[in-house]
Amino acid sequence: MTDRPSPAGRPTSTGRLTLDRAAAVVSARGWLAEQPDELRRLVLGGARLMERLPGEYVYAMGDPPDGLYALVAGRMKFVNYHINGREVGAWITEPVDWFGEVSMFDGLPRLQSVVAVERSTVLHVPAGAFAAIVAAEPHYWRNFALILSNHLRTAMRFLEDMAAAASPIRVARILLMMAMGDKDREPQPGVVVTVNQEHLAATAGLSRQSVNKALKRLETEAMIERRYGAVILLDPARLANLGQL
Amino acid sequence: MTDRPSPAGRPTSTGRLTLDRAAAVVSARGWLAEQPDELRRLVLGGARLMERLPGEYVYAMGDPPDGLYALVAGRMKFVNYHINGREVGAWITEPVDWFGEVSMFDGLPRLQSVVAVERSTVLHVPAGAFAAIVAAEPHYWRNFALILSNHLRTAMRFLEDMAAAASPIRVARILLMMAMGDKDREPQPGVVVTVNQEHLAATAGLSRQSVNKALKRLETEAMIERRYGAVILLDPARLANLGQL
DNA sequence: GACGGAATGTCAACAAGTTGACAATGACGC
DNA sequence: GCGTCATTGTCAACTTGTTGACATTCCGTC
Repeated sequence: MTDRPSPAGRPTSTGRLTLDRAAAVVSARGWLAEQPDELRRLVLGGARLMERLPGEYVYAMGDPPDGLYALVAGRMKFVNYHINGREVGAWITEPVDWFGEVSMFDGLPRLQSVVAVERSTVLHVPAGAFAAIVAAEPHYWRNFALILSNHLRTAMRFLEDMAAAASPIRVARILLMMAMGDKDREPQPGVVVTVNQEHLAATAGLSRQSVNKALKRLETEAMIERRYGAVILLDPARLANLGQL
Repeated sequence: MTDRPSPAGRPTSTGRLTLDRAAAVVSARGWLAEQPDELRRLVLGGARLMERLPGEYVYAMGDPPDGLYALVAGRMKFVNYHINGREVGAWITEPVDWFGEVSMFDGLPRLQSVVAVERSTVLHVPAGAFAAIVAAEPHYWRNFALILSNHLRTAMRFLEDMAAAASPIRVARILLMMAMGDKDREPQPGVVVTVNQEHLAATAGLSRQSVNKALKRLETEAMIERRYGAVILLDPARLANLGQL
């Protein structure tokens, strides 16, 4: 989640993106920005654009693998499961996030669903284009695997936080992880995390009311500020140190 | 965890394994068993054996990447964090499990510690040997990435289960995942999962007492049998359906 | 077959999160 | 500016898990 200064919840883009514009975005940030020029050219050469309105799916759990994706604009939600109608493990990302890579390696069906939260633009590298790239230059498997290892590291950090912390700490960790995205460094004070309390609750495995109470406590200690549909991180350093004994 | 009929807690092997014997084990089961002969030959050619006594580390969080490992005999525990002295996210595996692959892709420090629970034998593919293999045959990056994607899928399934289920369900899911290992199919009735309640508690993010109560409930419903240092899964099918509404 | 340490069983007081309900507030379209 | 819907704030009763303490059982060893 980036440091948009705008009021929370407003869509980032009003018009459509062109493929050129999208290519510029994914070349500037995220995984592809750090890849060799040659690979960037190959990936973008095979890519095409997709639009998704709120609630529309990119793919659903159980679908066969059909390629690799990058979120260019908007926000996406990854949903693992529904337990008695309640979303579990819902994770929200913002641009530029690459996803859908697991199935490209093992060829197995999608293990989660990806659905747009707001109007979003997605770059799609079809399975055929992907296969052509790694067939021609097998060492690019390694570059693609970097997406995998980043996601695994994120998942493990998340696991640590979920397993044993009290509710304000859980909420604080999730806010931080959402603010960091795939970057490693601590976010700037004042970062706006665009997520409502219900989504936070689903991610943290808590009730909405508990999330509310936790946020209130974090606010009284001047670590965050609550907004409608968003949270502002005032003191990321202190948030990060919360559970350190 | 496999279906050893022996009483719980007894070490699998008494004497030392030879490299040949270990090579046979990892060629028969787990990731390497499904790789091409050529890759199997390369991996085993660069490998060496290590012994670890209970409590000894294979590597620790923060260590630089030094290669790829396979658990050949014994049991290992993966530990993510300690929160006020309590182990969190502890995960126990049995042979044949390959691990330590994440750092081989991104070159970053280890993000968890691996420690022996009982006397164990580990196969080590040093970073140099690994690098030589993928330098000579870059398409093998893909084969190694399969270890990654398997671990990511396991982590995500685990995440789902941890986020929102009541204690007996959490315990049931963890028992099932431990029983399945990296296999996909449901375990046979009667499988012995060798894990004590304290480890289960750390894995589930619950207290030992709560795990005890959960196990008692599962036992009264004839889904499991409690043993000293182990749990027997009597009805895996019913265990798996517990939280399905 | 007795001993000692590890693992398990059990309990009561306590802490924390959930549920269901309802009021208050913010955002956005008309 | 008004109305409507989504989101947030708040509460009391309830359920669940934790903590700390202690007794019991099991296993391997001497």
